[in-house]
Amino acid sequence: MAIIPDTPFVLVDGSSYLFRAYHALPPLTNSKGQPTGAIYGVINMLKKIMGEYKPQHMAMVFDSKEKNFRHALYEPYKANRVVMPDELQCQIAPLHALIKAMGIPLIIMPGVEADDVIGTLAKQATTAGLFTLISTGDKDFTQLVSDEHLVLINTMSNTIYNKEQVIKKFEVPPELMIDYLSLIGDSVDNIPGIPKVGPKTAVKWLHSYQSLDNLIQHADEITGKVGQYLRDNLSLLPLYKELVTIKTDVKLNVSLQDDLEFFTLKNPDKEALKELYTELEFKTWLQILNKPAPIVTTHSRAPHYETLSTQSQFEHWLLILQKTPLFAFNTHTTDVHYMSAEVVGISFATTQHQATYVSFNDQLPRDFVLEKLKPLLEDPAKLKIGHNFKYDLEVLANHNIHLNGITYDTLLESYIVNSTAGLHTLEALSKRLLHYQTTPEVAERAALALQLHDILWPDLCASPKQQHVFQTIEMPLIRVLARMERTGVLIDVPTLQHQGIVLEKRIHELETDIFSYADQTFNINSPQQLQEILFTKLGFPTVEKTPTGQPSTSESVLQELALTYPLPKLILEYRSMTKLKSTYIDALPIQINSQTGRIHTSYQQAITTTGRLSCTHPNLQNIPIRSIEGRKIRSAFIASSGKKIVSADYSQMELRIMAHLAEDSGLQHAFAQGMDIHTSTASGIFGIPMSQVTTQQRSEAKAINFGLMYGMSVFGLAKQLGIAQKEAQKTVERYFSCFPGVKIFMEKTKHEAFELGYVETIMGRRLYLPELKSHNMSIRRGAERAAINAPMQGTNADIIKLAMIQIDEWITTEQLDIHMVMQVHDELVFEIHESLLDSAVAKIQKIMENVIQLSVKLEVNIGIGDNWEAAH
DNA sequence: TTCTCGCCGTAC
DNA sequence: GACGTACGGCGAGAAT
Repeated sequence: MAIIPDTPFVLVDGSSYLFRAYHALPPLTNSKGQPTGAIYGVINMLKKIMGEYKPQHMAMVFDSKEKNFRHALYEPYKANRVVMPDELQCQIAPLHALIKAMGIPLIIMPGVEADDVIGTLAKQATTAGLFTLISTGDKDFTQLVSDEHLVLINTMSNTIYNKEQVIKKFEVPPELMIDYLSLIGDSVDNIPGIPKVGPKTAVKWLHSYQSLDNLIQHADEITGKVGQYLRDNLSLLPLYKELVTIKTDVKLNVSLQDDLEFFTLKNPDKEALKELYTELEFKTWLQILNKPAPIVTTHSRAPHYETLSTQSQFEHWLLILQKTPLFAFNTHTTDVHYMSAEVVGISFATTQHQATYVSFNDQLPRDFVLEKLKPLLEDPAKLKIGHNFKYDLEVLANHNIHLNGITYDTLLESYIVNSTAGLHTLEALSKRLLHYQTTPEVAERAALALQLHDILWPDLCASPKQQHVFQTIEMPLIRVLARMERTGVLIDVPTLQHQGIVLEKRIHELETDIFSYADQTFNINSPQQLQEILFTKLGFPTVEKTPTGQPSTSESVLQELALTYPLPKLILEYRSMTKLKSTYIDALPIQINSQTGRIHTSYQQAITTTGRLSCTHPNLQNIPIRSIEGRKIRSAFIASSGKKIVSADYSQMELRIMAHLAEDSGLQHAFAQGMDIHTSTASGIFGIPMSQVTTQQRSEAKAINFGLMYGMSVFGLAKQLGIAQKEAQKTVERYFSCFPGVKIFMEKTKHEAFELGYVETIMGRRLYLPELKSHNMSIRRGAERAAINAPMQGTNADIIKLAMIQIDEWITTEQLDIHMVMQVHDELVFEIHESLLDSAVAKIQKIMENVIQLSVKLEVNIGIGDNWEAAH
């Protein structure tokens, strides 16, 4: 997060605001029919930015209607602009009046473009040592960014662009933005740039040749058609460059040095404002204006924040921290991703309303500060409150600090208290529980974590079982996940590339065939176009409709159509091939960390309603396995030299949990005998010996077993198995007569869930389901299905989490060359040194199978191989 | 150009 | 209407 000093000089790009307000808001008029929406929007945005950054000096700059030097240089400049619609045009004059009445300096400079006015003022501010914030939606301004002096705030996303963000977004630093824009052009301003050169090519060239000038020198080295385009347009590049360069030296009739008074925010002219608000009918603002000025008191949460900048201040603060048994803290970094993040400051809070931010600077260099804080941060007796400690743990590890004493993570407190209440981010929780909208103030984050803890902890302790889940599962799991993420998993890129080439060829063949059946080309990936071809042009019957009423082209539909026609089969194959290519083969290599050669994913510990983990950037929990082609992707997940991949997965864990919870002796017996559970189920349902169960019967039984866990209806089962509803009904009845405990369990679960409003796992993790009381039948049924499923899915999650904690404890205390690298709900994947394989496998299996004692035993299958595919 | 939503398809 | 929990790619249309 960029650090913006108090009261920056704020420059507002008026045209950008106007445009945004006009388009983003529904058309609004007053009772006289005068359009007012854009005015309202612009003033709203102004109030917001002024409230947030509290500038003392600012200016709002608008374009004048006249042409400027760029039109003279290049005739087509902005020639593509449509004339401003009347509804917008007529709002400009009142808007300007309103801005003046608010006491905001307004600049409209004839013959000079607003961009250049802003550029010039920014330059003057920089020279005067004023930190400048430009509020705009125009990416051209990125060329002015410098961390010491100037950042942008995007009007659309409200995000800050410092140097880091510019590089992240455009892959070139601010200094190269002019060169970059010259190459790619700007369709908004009608500057063409080099034909066929877009962001990708421009970045590639600028990385190879460092600058536009140098690129021009070496233009003859660029091969291909695009190289020819470059050479053909060389003579135009200086012109494009001049057009995209924001001037910083235009002549203005006010200057920051000589007329600072002009740029100072004035007190609003209340009478004028009153008149304008009345005329425009902005009633809420009028009311606020008419209210007597509120007496300024210290708000109950009005915090005291301080930023330390000298060594003596810091030494003093250290003494306070050393005496405090419990404090909240939060690291502030350069990057959202833990692998590349560097700490730039740390905020602390010891009481709800006080926070201290230690910002690294020349007087307080990072290494010095961290060295001093290290003993405190590593002390397990110093208890800490934080929000998303996994991240702090990881970034501090980047600086060789091994965080200890993490005791209260408000992310997880909120998740355990109620997983369905909404997001558990610091921002969302502050809003929900503290009724506080977070600001970019970095110190506040520690104070907020402390305040949230004070609210959440009593809630959590109200239920001892939930407190237990928090303390013995979620909190200890944090460091296990952190270690697993930082370890990462090794990927063999050539394997993926090879598969990519094979798939590419097949995809092309399929394309040709599909187009010949359709007798035209079209985008097969577009459900809309495909639907048109299949159901309109070729007249196939509609099998199912999507929720929006369109004929569906889903897999099951195409399967059915494939029984009658040849084309759907090709589309199915095309779909599965392109899915593999785009989602896995192309996407995975991009996620590889260039330093480690491994993928470092992020496990989300507070997302799912049931207690499972989820996994993003990339999602390693949905790597294909069911199809032969898909499974090959797993062979690219490899071990480093001298090591093997070991996969340990629980066999039928959820069904075992169901057998336990339902106390069904039939199911329990089947598991106790070590039978194939689906075959055994089929034998029961169909009243035949296990040896006579056919493949079809086994798969029917399997469908019922899984369907029951998901709360599936008879209708759903019939559809799944392609049998009549009556027949499905009979099958279900036979199932329940064989396994009566299951039926009782289902009914009991639904009943209890309705009474209590929640369901629980064996360990006591709760899932609240308010929808159980919905009057909308389909919502209520949905909640009932969730109620049936959650105890099983959630207990499964609890069990594997406990196993992970125990395994991690064993590995770390014995300091073994064993790394947990992935978790996929009921499977753990390890990278293990070959010399340790036998003992490690035995130990892992033992821990996993004995982590809990149920009425049925848990069974773990273990596979070893050079890669993940081979380890199955 | 960027964002959001619908559709679809992977996993357990 | 009809099978639980996730994430993400692509296309299309809206907003910019």
